[in-house]
Amino acid sequence: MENEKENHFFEPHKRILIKTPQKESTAPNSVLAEIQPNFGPLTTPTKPKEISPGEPWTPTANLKMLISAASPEIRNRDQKRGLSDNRSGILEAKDCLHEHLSGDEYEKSQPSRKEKSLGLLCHKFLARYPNYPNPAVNNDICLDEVAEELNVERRRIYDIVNVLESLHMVSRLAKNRYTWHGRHNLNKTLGTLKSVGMENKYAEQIMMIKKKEYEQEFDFNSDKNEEAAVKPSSGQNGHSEMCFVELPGVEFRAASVNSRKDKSLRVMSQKFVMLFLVSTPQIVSLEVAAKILIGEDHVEDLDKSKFKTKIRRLYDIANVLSSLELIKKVHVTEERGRKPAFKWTGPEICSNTTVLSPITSFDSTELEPPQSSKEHCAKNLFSTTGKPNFTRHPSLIKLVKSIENDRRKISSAPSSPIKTNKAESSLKSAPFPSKMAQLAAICKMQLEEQSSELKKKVKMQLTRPPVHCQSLDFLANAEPNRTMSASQTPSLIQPLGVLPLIHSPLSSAVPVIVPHAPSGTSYAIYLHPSQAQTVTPQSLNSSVHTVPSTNVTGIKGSTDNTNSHLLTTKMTTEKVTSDAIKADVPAKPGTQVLLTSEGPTSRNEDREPTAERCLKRQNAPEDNSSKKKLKEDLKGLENVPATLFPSGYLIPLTQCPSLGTESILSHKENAGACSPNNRIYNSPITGVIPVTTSDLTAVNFPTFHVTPLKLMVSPTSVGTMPVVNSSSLPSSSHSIPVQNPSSAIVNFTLQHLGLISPGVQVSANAGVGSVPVSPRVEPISTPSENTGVQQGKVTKHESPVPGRNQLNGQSITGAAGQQPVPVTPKGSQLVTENFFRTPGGPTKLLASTCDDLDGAHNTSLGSLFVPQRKLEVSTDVH
DNA sequence: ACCTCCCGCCATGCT
DNA sequence: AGCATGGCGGGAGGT
Repeated sequence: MENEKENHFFEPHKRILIKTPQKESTAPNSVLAEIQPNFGPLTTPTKPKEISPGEPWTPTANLKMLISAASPEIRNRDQKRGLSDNRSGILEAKDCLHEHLSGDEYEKSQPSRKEKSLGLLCHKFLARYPNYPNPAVNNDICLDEVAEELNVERRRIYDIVNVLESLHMVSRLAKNRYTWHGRHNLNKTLGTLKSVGMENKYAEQIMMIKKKEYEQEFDFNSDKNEEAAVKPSSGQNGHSEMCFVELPGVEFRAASVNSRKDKSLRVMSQKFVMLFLVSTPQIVSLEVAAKILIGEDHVEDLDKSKFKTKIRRLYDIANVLSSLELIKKVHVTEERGRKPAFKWTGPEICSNTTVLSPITSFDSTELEPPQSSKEHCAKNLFSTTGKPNFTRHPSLIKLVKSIENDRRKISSAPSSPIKTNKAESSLKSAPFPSKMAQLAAICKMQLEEQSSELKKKVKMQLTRPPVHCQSLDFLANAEPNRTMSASQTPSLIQPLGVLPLIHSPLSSAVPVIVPHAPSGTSYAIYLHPSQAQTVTPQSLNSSVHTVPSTNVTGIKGSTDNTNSHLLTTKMTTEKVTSDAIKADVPAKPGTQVLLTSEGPTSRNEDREPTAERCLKRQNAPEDNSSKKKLKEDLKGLENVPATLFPSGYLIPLTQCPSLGTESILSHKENAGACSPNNRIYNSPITGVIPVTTSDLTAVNFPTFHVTPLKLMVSPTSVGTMPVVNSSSLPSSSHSIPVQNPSSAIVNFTLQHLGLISPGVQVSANAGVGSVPVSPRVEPISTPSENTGVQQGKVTKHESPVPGRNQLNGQSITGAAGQQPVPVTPKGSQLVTENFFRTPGGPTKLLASTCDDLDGAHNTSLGSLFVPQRKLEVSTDVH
């Protein structure tokens, strides 16, 4: 079902694997070329909302179809009604629609609410623009025009645009104008979001929440402490909420316009996406998402109304994301009952994963390169002005001015006719194919590499004790209990050691540059001043000053990442003492390595054994509490120099490759130099490689990282600023050692081929039910990935995420492949579970999902964590 | 009765 | 003041 859709998206031209041409293609692709023109007429007559029942128009039907495709629910409804389905029809979609639907449509056509749904509206909206617009062409979007054409109030358009903006699929030009970027930046954005999500420890938070729930259900009081700890984190998250993650290429153009708070919807959307990217099963229930987004799990009691409102918003966002085929609605059945949830059906993404080269290339063309980033920074700064603490660099100010001028120009500029754009875009699209092909090839390459790397990493981890700092990924794995793993994170940071650890919340506070090692893309997070202040204060100040460029490896640091990084040697020692504090971060790391792709899986145990784990110690439970502690610790750390940028703005940095090759490798991770990374991590020294600012700017990542990271920061500032290694973040995937690349590939292919079945209903049984504590390791849960794979995301999306896929594949094939790693007892279960199979078909997922979710927790250490629940995920599909 | 979530009031903030 | 944005929650359609 949806799977298909996804594929479509990718366009007509591009996709290779697309299994289902149907829906997606219909909308976007075919539509793209023709549609736009069509649209005009279509939209007008149709009037989405109203579409009078009587209306024979197929378009409506088409839309419905599309929507239904997007949202299972709708689909179901339609199906019931007897709509024809359409996936195939979809392709033809609009054109055909008339034909297909007419009968049903009548019935349906009635302007029922469904027809007015945001999801449908979003489909219509998306149909107007190509997934991969030609950058050269004018891709302006006039909100008024769109609203008119789609016959909806502007308010609705804002809802859509805000979400798209959060994914950098559009960017605001001026008042009523937005620029359409399509999916060129999507992978990059997702990679960034994943990194941020990991930094924020969303995975942990999710686990905590689940655990709590679980406990409540069972009345387990056992880990109350832990719970408490967890909550804090969540609370922190709330803070983090404030921030908005921007990418270098895409930023807010109209800063002034943007000023408004920090658009909760945009931020919510990003966070929501992060949850999917970070969580292993990649299935997120609205309830959990709402809690996390609210930032207070514990608080929920307090505000029911708030919770309800959050849920409403999440539905809004989910509808748009569904239209984008990034998620699909499913139901998770737990002991308590069935809860609405959404499953990620988008491309798998490696945190940081290097954005696909294609993307970058596009970006370069489309986006303004460095300047834009600068501008953004500037804007952000302004917007953030709240914080006096952060001063702007003169350079930034200049940039801002220039930006403003640009804006003015833009605003003044004659509106660009959307339609023309469309036409153009369609035309333009033509060129893409070649690019696409290239990208695809690249992707494959990357995937292979990644997969291999991952495998290696996994092996490494298993075999080797060495810790990787790696990415936050561990979060998923990490249980709250385990804190530990300071070593891991630290490694990268070590040099930086200085950086104070900041919890996610903290990190959020300050705008930080987060370098993803892997992705190579840097992103800036904008925080509210207030938040930033909170974070920055002490540590930052000191840090800022101190940081010599050389010393600092990465800037991200302000955020959790840095923290983790910080863990490095110094940290380790300190942390050890404080342990609890850092535990949060650290704990994960170890797991991460293993997990990366898989996440939580069982490996935990394995991991633990590793040196890292040892280092970590048993802080486990503390994570949550640790946050609080962390703050304190941070204070203590004040001494330590922080890498944070003085300004606090985020500037998109290029990655910090400068670091030794090792570091680079890590970054490249994508490519997969896992082993090296490990070493790097292991050896503080290497990890530390100091880079001069100049170096940083100059540095380009080799190969994969197409986009060289550039530091937007003014030179002066740069000097002070430490560069953070993104490498740390790189995501578990990277970290994971790949066993055999080839095998990984095979797995992939297998997965794609057999495993995936569209429209699958997944029922995850946590297996657990029985077990609260079971130490299982989770099997690799990368179900979501599987789906992605199936979808052929890889090809489509430029970024295939090997790791997960592999995992999936492994799981699928039999756990065997992956065994190496975690292999937990569950394996068998895993196998079944893992199959998420699919995206497309209505298959059911078995326990695996649940396990995964819980599984991480389940791990022996994790016993504390969430007891395994039974999760049944059922797609709406009928 | 509950799940979804549309609709539009009205606050916010720029022009 | 006027307009663009968008937060927010009542309440209705669907099931």
